[in-house]
Amino acid sequence: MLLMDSARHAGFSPVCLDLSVGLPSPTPSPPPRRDTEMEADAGPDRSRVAASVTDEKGRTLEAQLTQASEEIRRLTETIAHLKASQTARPASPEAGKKRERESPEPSDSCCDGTSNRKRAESPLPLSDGASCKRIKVSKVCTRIDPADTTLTVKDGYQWRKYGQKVTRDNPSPRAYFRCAFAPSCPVKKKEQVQRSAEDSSVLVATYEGEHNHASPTRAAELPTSCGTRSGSVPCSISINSSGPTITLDLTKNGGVRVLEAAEEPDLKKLCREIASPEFRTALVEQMASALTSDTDFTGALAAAILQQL
DNA sequence: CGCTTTTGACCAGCGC
DNA sequence: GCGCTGGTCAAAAGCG
Repeated sequence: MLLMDSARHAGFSPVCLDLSVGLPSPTPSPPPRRDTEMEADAGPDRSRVAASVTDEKGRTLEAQLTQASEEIRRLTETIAHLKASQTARPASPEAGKKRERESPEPSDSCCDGTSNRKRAESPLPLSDGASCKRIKVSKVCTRIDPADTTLTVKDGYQWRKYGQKVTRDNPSPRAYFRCAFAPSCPVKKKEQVQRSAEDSSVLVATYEGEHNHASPTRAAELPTSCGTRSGSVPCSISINSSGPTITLDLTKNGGVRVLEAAEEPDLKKLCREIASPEFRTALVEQMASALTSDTDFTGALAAAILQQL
């Protein structure tokens, strides 16, 4: 989880909700009973009526959430099947070469922005492959304002754009970034807008490698800048080796709450609010409605999974 | 003036 | 061998 990782690095604890979509156990959602517990203090009669209403509503929401989770799980299984059938096939030497190129063997010298020319001058010895760790590639889908043409996912790190290319399979240009701390930081990021005509609000970012430093801007930037992230929806989907995960960054504008710099001393109060049944109910309601009614979500999820193939 | 972004050019890999 | 494509470089332009 990029958001969480970077936040951890910065020693800041943003309010992020992590939902592991592919896990065997269903997504933990606060039981509707909490609503009744919450209402119980209001009064015996009123609370009973309210409890039955919220209980029913909670059950409906839970059912919707379960249904959405099931759908996601089926999609994940289908993708896994496809992936398994692909890897089961004997790979031709050419295919092997292509794969090697598409997921290059990791090396600080080949992912810190050095050119192809330089790589050709000092090719990696094949025998050295064992000493090279496999590069960590993760993909993140983020919804942005369709009018936003900057093609950047604001993840707290400083990225320097070094190229842009229009690719064949996508009318939208693909932007290439490297960490502003390069070459000391090996991370690269590729970005492309998926299906610009239909889902221009979905940005798919591919990260190669891991930052070897704390986020330079996160700690200082997060409290103030999140208010300026116009149009960004505080929800991102990332797929990595541990499986697909949804991150809900509640610190971003447009989330349930925006954490302002002046409010930092009230962090405990904020945590209490987040832990409260009201907050959980609102969160579940928001998530359930978003999951079930947002066609972009399923589209973005499918796109993200397909990208991983 | 220094840093960032843009964009045309170049290079390597792959398919035909 | 040639053309296509993706990835990167680097000079020029833009910006604060």
